[in-house]
Amino acid sequence: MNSGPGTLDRRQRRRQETIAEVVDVAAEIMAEQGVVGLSVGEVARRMGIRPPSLYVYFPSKHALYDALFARGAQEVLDHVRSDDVDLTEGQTLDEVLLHVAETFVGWSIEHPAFTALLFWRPVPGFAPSAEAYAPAVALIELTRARFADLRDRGLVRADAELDDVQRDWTVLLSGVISQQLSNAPGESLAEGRFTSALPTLVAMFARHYGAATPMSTRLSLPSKENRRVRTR
Amino acid sequence: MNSGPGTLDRRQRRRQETIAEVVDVAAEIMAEQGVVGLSVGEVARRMGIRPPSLYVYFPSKHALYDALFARGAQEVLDHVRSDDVDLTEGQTLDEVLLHVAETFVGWSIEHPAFTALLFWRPVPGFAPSAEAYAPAVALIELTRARFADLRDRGLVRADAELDDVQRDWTVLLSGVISQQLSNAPGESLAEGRFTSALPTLVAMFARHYGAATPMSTRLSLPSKENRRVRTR
DNA sequence: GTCTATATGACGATAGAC
DNA sequence: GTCTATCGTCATATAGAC
Repeated sequence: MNSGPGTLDRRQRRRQETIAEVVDVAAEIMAEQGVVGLSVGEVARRMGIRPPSLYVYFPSKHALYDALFARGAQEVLDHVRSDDVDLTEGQTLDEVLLHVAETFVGWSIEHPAFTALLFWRPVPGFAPSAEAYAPAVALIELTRARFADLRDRGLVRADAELDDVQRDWTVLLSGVISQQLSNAPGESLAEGRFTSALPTLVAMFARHYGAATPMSTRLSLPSKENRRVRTR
Repeated sequence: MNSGPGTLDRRQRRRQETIAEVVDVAAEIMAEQGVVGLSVGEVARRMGIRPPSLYVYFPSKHALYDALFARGAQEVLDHVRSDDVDLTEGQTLDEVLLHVAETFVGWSIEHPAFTALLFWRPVPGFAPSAEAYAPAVALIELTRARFADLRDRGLVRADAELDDVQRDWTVLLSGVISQQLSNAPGESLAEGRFTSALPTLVAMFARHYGAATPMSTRLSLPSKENRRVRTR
């Protein structure tokens, strides 16, 4: 009785809502206690249920981490995607890249626990499943497509290897994020000791890989006002 | 009876040896299981004693992490110090910095667990004591002194702020290490997907902060042979 | 001083009643 | 689906033998 498709749909929907709530609460705990500080018991406690009940939705703690990985990767992908790279206003490579860098670094600084889970892998024995990793792959491809576009438009030099460009770009960003989060976790994007290095570092990068147009190859050291962090 | 200074010294020495052995075994476990995978019980098991006996030497697991932090910081400091920065042969800034970078990155790649403990802080609630952190401070000061020296010798431009130079330098190195360890942990310094970016990145850095002498300001993109990783 | 023996409470996880 | 009961393991702590 009561096993028609409508009922199944409602049950499935309810189940998905519960799963989403579990991930919400888990993310909250992770943000407070760190990635490894997450505990199944604490999730149950905050949801007002008993720990074994969680195993109906997640077969193990690693499965919960997997869902958190998927959530984080999807969120950072959406965040980066939501930011249109607008080249119509004749911006320099430097300006475009600084904007992109701050979008990504900004999200990471504001979500240190997700960043640690996604990029530092601190949980022994845990590796994300292919499904959970998929948005991360999409982010890599988006970045690559943007650099390809910048090269097509003549802002990145034509003889630059896209693999190298992307590799060096991710090294730069992960360096800033890594230093900022481990040495001065509380600081904002605008005032961070290491995030404030972005303008200089992006300038170095743009000078190296940028096409030799007059605007993008100024040889002066960045002065104080050039180091200002863009707010939008 | 038998409580003279000689006896005390022997006991103290024995105690220090035991403490050193505990740290050895703990470091071994950390290298196998990751920083958070370390357990006091496993240390005791491998030493052939019972867990409570360890508390004679370390009052808590955090204290053991503190000793591990001190050990790692001291080792990386010694490793970097052992490498004389030799400027007598008229090397370019690029060459000097690449050598220094590879020394540091090389140690980090070969000691991923120590690197995680020292630079990523994955243990919830653990922060190193001032004593344990002291060698890390010494390393920072050593790096700064070397850049000061390079500036005095005219290899780094005179108008460069040492704080900025050092900040950008640590961002570069931590970016390479972070990417290499989290995305391709097994690879060597010479063959790593990200460690092989060092020559290019160091060239970018040297071009930015180097004094404008002919040798250090070549404007060509690094070719394949320039990307080779030095073996010594 | 150093050890063994033992206890506590939290954790991840499972079995089975309802 | 949720519960109670339970298991094994963990970090931690204390008591007491030698």
